[in-house]
Amino acid sequence: MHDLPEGRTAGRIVETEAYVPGDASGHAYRGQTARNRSLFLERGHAYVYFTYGMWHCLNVTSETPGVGAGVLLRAIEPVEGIALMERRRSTTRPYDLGRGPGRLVQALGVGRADDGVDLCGAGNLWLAHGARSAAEIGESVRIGITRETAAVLRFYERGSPFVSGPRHLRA
DNA sequence: AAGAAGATTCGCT
DNA sequence: GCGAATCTTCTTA
Repeated sequence: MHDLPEGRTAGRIVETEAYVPGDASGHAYRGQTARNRSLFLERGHAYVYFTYGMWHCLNVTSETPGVGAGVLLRAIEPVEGIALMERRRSTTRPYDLGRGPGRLVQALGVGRADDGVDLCGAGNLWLAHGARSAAEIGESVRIGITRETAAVLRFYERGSPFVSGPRHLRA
């Protein structure tokens, strides 16, 4: 969830990808830099990075300090503040609001200002416990990477229209 | 010091 | 389907 003066936005996470230690496709693979330093924080912190000159992506760190690993949030199902998300994303189609890592971040209004914050603490941006999905959790290879493509490290809610990727990766 | 590729998305053809 | 937008880091000269 994300609280801002303009309102609260919240979504249910329906798709993630893991980037584990020693993963050649991970940003932490070549060591710590100014850009990825927050990826090396204690688990539960936000790592926000800018990619392709256009979009931000949001990760949650998943290891002890200094390791450098995390989980990329790839898609959310909008739950609260939908009107605000529609304004930020310039679309009213529900499945276009949070389907994709760049879209999700824009819908929630997350930016580089949120890089490194504690998602389990008392900030504007945090992870909340919600109702557990009744749907099955699917597994697949990760999307959009060119190294370590065989690793099955993507997890998603089966059959959800809010999950990104081609149809056979949503079933 | 300069060029290329990357955990992406959008608009036009 | 292809190219644009344009940041960070790695590779090569």
